[in-house]
Amino acid sequence: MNQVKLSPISVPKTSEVLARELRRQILGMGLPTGAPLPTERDLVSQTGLSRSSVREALRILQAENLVQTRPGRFGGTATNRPNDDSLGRSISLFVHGRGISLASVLQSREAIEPSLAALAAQSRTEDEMQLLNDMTKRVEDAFDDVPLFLRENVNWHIAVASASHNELLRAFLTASSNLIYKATAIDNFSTEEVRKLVIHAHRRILQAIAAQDAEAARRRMARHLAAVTAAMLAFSDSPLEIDF
Amino acid sequence: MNQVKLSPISVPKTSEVLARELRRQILGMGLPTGAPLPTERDLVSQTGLSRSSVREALRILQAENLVQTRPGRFGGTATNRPNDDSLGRSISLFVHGRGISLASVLQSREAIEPSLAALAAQSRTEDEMQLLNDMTKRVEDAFDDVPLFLRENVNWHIAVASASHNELLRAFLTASSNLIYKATAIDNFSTEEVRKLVIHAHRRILQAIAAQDAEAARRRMARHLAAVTAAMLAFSDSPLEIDF
DNA sequence: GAAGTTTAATGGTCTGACAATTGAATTGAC
DNA sequence: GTCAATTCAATTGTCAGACCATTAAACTTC
Repeated sequence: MNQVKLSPISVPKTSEVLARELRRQILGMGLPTGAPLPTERDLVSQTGLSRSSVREALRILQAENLVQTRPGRFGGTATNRPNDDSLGRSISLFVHGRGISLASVLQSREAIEPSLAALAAQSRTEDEMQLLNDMTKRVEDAFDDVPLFLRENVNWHIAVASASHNELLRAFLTASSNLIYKATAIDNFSTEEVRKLVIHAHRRILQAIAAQDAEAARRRMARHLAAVTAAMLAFSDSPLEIDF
Repeated sequence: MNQVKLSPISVPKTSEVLARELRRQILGMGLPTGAPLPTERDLVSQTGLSRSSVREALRILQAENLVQTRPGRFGGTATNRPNDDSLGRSISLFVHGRGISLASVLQSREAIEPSLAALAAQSRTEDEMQLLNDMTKRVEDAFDDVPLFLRENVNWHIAVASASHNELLRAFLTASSNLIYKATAIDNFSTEEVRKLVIHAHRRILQAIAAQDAEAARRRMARHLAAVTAAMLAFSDSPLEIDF
């Protein structure tokens, strides 16, 4: 008699099976944001599972930012599109969980943001150019308020990234910038001289983007970041702070 | 009488409060990977919460890849460091959830990988150089087996990224490469001519990394990616496929 | 018609039980 | 003694059912 042969059988948890199935349906049939899912009790009766399992499945999807849940009548669970924050959260966990240094995050920003500036020069619209001018002015107006200056500076960089029309790179840069901001807002290295240089660099970069000169924008952004990075690292290289 | 004034009070869910507290402790006191957490029932007695709440909190941390759980005696929950896969998963969800095009992912890769090649040229060790040579050979050996060729090609790019000694950029590039691989492995655009060019480009890039010539490595990687990207886009621009 | 109240549906939490899983501890055959 | 099979205990996984908290529509009252 031949033996019955079996390959190892994995026994996935029911909640994960349900989560996967829901995820498949949500991502597969591109449901519009806010499309309602069945209520927990409906899912229970449809799947034959217990409410705990259903709830744990929903919790997984919630952690993935694929759904959002509101209590109360006419509440319930609705689909949701992952946004910059969801990715930013994950990147933040990766950085803190692995003890990645500020220097590495600064290096990452130096690696990608010049390209973003180049793409922005290529793809920017007139509206975005207007926004960039506004943002630049906001940074300059905050010259004497250092904390505000630093916040507006982050917004400026994000605005440049947005003008690139590349959502993935923008999300990555936003996350990096926020991490850097949180690490440097505490011990503010930003002397008056540094701020003057920042403003000058911003103007020059903006000129290149306005002129749609991609290579100039790339080059100037690279120089700007190199200078800022050097100033930051000279001031402090610490493991990144945590704020959970 | 003065009225009692109150600002809006948010009522966070208990499971999220517990998840946040556990996360804070896990990340805060840099626990080594595999450090055991209390058992579910211990957490119940320590916190005074119900087991459902405790379990949902653990489920959240599990979705964030901060803990891992095994059933059975001497099982339990243990800490875990986020890895390339955790970030890759999140990036994949972001890309699929937002319907980001293959073109955008290719553009992202073009934005970061030249910098990775430059960093690799700066920071590579001798061991990594040896590994890169091996990887290059593996790609060449797979010339006649297109599916294998494509897989080995991905590994080659990841190896270059690893030599950069920047974990964050490496994780991001790994995720991008995997997405591109999955999108292009189906309709294999990779003609014999394309494969020849790929091999030639790899060799040239490797020479630059071996010579620790960062700018040459950057330039050659940029040219390589531009060529490959053009070939891929000429062949098919589709929304990315899903595999959940 | 506007303000306040009721109400019903929904997610949030709790309790307690049992099933499934796992690896150590025990037992038994030789 | 040694190795294989069995037992056992601790842990997570799942289930069932109840009640609480929240919310916005529906209703009532003025």
